[in-house]
Amino acid sequence: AVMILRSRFLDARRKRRNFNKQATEILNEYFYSHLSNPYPSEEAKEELAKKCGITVSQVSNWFGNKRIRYKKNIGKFQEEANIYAAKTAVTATN
Amino acid sequence: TVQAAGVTSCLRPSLPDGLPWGAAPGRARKKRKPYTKQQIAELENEFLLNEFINRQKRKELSNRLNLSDQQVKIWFQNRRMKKKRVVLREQALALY
DNA sequence: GCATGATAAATGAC
DNA sequence: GTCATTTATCATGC
Repeated sequence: AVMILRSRFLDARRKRRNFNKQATEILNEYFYSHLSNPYPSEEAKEELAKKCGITVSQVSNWFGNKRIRYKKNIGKFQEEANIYAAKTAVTATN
Repeated sequence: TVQAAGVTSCLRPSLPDGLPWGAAPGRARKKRKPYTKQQIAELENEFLLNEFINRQKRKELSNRLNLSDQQVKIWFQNRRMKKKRVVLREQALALY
């Protein structure tokens, strides 16, 4: 009985917060600029985590969810893909 | 820093036919099926006794819980990973 | 009511 | 064995 209460306290799902817009921007920029291989290295994860103000595990979670949900319904993310693709294309030309 | 000409034309959002990264699994993956509370309760109970289970107990436990021998093995592996995850979180939390 | 982040089964690399 | 994943499910935000 006590165990179940403590386990629920340790379950982060019960206190999840959405990431701020800036963090999501950074993650999406990386994802769509590496769409052919959206698997950031451990070093890249640490850098993303630092820039986003989240943990490395949260970065891994985000990419895991993003990959599966993107693959499952590419059409739904098409508009978003074009936005970030254009954004990174601009930076690439400069 | 801003607008570059003819950007939209040279993009690569296509992915026309095949999936890029997660393409071809040979056989279909077994669908994930959550265990019952009783199954988890007994598994957790055994995990308290020893985090590493031997073949003997694994077999009798899988028999009793109506799970395959490998399912029990995998459960203990995942459970050890979960423990590590929780410990690291508590440590990070303890820094403040 | 779905979007989103985290967790629970299941696979595979090493 | 660990450990980064994939996938479905859970719990919450809004």
